Amino acid sequence: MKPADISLTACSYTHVLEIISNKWTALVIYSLEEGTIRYGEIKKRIEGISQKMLTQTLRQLERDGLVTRKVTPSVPPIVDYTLTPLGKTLIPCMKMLKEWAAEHYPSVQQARVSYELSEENGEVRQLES
Amino acid sequence: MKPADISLTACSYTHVLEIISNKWTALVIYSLEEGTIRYGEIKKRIEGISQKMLTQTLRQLERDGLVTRKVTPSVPPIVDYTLTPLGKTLIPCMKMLKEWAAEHYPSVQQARVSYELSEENGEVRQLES
DNA sequence: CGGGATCCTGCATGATACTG
DNA sequence: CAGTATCATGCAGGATCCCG
Repeated sequence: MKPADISLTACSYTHVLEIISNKWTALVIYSLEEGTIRYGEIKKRIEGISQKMLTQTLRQLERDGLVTRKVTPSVPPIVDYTLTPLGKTLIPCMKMLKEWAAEHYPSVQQARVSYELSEENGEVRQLES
Repeated sequence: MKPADISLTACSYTHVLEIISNKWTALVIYSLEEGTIRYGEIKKRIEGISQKMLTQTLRQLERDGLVTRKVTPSVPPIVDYTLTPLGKTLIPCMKMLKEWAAEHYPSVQQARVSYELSEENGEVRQLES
């Protein structure tokens, strides 16, 4: 019985989601978990990502201090990306999300199927006195 | 040195984010943490949410088996929402995200400020041999 | 009170072409 | 190789009005 007090901009949940809830961010971090890799390597690892989205995602992560970008000015150029110490603190969180999904996502899928089924039928039947 | 193997649709990270990464979902779950409350109560608690978005978010959560909707057909009607056991399994995850934000989000904000500052100046200076 | 139905808008994402 | 630039688009999200 609290007062009205959950603010979008103030809530911590929102702050994390603001960082990792983009379509590709989580996958990019995932690809960097094991250490430093090159731009092209990331792109090869993540199925279906475009250059634009990969670059954009990496820039955001760099800007947020979660990833380090190292340019070796050769021809052709080499660009390596690494998780910063701050970035690495996200790993346990991601692992937890991963475990939750592994454990409970099947239930969610099942619930969705049931939901659609009950929609096709009469659906609203509770307490039809 | 793995092969190309991170798929958006197959990755567990994505599955959780698919559920909680909407603008309001996390806040709605948060408002339900303490137990059953009514539609109007949720709306009062979450600053700035519209009826449409609240209803839509609750429907998704219901469809995913995370929330129970109980209608008491009186005039005016009473509708209560409760986290299901499955929904409650999300709480520890959310708490972890919350803690991460509390601990590390200030660093992210700081990184953003630094990033903008270095943009205003010369920015690309690394190894300008 | 607790919605449903509609219309509108911006931003996230994507496809394509070019470059140092 | 590792991008930048431009253009196109679809859907999340918001505003508004109506209803049992």
